[in-house]
Amino acid sequence: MEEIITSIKSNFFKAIAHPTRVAILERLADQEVCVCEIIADLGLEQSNVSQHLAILRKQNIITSTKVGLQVHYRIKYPEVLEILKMVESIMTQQLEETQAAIRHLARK
Amino acid sequence: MEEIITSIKSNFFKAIAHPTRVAILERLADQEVCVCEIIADLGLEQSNVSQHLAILRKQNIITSTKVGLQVHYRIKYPEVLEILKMVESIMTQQLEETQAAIRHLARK
DNA sequence: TGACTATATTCTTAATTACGAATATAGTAT
DNA sequence: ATACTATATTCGTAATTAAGAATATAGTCA
Repeated sequence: MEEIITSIKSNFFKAIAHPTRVAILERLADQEVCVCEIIADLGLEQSNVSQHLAILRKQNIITSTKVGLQVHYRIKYPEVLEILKMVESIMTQQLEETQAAIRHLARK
Repeated sequence: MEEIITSIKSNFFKAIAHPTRVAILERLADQEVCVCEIIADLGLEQSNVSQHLAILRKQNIITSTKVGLQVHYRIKYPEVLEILKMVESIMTQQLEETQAAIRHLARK
């Protein structure tokens, strides 16, 4: 039972554990965005972007609405963005540690 | 440049995107824990646990201290736990949506 | 209707990741 | 030293994931 839950949680992380998907989520951060814009901004193949969007959609992290010919995507849960912010915070701390270690070495 | 950063971020998610590693992090949530306990509690192969710990260590998410023959691990950044809590919150919301959808269907 | 546009899906191949088995290492105790 | 214990590492194989190319679909406009 517990294993099922950790497995569901890890599926969420798997869904966002790809540079392109992180970039897509950050692009969607503040507003609903057209697929065409994502393709243009990230400079990627259409089919590739579509596949990554499908993975995020399947995990129910984003939803889409049709607007004429276009499809607009948006993030469903604000927590997703908070998670991204926290990762940035961790990265900053890790960077500071590394810098401190370098300074420490340089002093010798 | 931006790509490097998203790629670093996604590496963090990759590191925790595995049921066993989520379970390990949850086990480490409140205190420092011996590897032997992790193995016993999760009921996994020693080498498997060790490999998963190595991945989390490499990403600088956990640190270890030797205590006699044992090695104790702990989480380096409290944000990691907050991220796990947020994922739970997202999962709860997703579950509620699913239940609402089922109720909606049943009503017809 | 037929042509067109935006997006999605399928297929194939290459790359990455996972896991058990075997082995190595480092510390402790005798 | 030798034996033992806890953990780490390496290796080979199986499974999963990624990406481009080709194709399909669905909606729009003439």
